[in-house]
Amino acid sequence: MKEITSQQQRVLDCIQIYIKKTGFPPTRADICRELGFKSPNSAETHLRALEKKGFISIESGASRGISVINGESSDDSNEYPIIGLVAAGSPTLAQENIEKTISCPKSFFDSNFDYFLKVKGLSMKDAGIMEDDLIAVKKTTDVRNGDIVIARIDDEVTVKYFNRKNSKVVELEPANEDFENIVVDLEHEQLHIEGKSVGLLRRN
Amino acid sequence: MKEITSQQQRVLDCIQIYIKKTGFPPTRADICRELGFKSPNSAETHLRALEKKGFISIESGASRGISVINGESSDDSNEYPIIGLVAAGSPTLAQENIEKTISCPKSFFDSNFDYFLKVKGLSMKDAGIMEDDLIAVKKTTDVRNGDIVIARIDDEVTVKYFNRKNSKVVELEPANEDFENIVVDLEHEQLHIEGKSVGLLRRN
DNA sequence: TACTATACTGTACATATATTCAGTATTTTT
DNA sequence: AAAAATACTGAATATATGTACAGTATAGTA
Repeated sequence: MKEITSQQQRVLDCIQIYIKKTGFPPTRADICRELGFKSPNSAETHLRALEKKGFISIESGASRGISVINGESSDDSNEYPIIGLVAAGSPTLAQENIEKTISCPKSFFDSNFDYFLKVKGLSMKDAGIMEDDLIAVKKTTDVRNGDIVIARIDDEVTVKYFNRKNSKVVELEPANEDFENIVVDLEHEQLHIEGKSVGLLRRN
Repeated sequence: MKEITSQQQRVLDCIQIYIKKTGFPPTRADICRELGFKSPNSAETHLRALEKKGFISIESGASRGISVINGESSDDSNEYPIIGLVAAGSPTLAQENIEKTISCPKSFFDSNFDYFLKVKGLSMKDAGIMEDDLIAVKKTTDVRNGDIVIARIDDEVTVKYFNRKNSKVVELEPANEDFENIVVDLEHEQLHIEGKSVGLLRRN
């Protein structure tokens, strides 16, 4: 991304403001009107310069075919699915498991995440995770002791603290004294880590 | 906003997807190509129907002059300030109290809200509100028993359950057995309700 | 010093595009 | 039963728009 000149910045600003105001990009003539140019070629040359420097892209031949690169106005947010934590069955992204989706900025939580998991039960209540809370889940198997993980044993999915005792034993620890630790002997049981919690969302 | 037909919904979806993909709205011909129509007038009539029903607006004569009304693609999100819950001092929106801001969709929580309050202490831990959690606060004095409110007594700000005992007494109840209820005698003390919690956000 | 980039005006033109008109057919509303 | 809305095809056209070409001028670069 090369340096931008002050006039080119004015044109770029003009385009972004125009899109914000009208919902679609300006024509060369529109830019001239906004910035006081008297020839459409003034806008054209600035656009070509902006394209060359990577600030915008221009669809050849298309009218108003300008799109701003890295324009935060365009797409900072994303649709994330909400997946119900059913007692049996893994939280897959299959259509039938998606209750609905939430529009949410990509960088909403410190780490990127993949979906929201709707919590059932109170086994993590001392960690501040209550019934119907939405946990932001990052799909990963790279988890450390103390992480809140979404784990699956057979077809049972659960949210617990992760605690690796040794190379053969992992303990899944609830945050509620009414619940017992789940001791997983990796030699005899399959433990699948779906991901870990990177945030939480509660809607009263 | 009248009812939308399934075909009109397809066209509306097509427009929004096109904008998301290219950065500018489609032409009549583009819509035909996407949806398999053979005449530009097919798109035209659908567009006019969508305009009549208030889903889009069309700038007459302008090419690609379609803008989606309430299109969340454009500007559904807002910057919300994070305010620290300092032990003494009310959580005002004064610049010096704003730690930073978060971009967040307007309709993220069920009710509209005004700012995020960063929680100090564990007095509400049994309600799943932990240290450094962000409470979405709606500024209102219309609170009911059982609501989680942000209350100020003198210059002390606190988050508690609201419980009106009678016309003269309000109890502010923590969700932690290590803390005592705060009994406010309205005849002798000033109780100011800053707002109530409509949601919670936690970032690990 | 020639060269390239910037920053314009002004004219011209092919074509991309909106938009109208003429039909056909089905469904819904009055 | 008539009217209006929906859902299209197909053709025609005025104009909105991108884009090339011809200039002028200034500033920095090789």
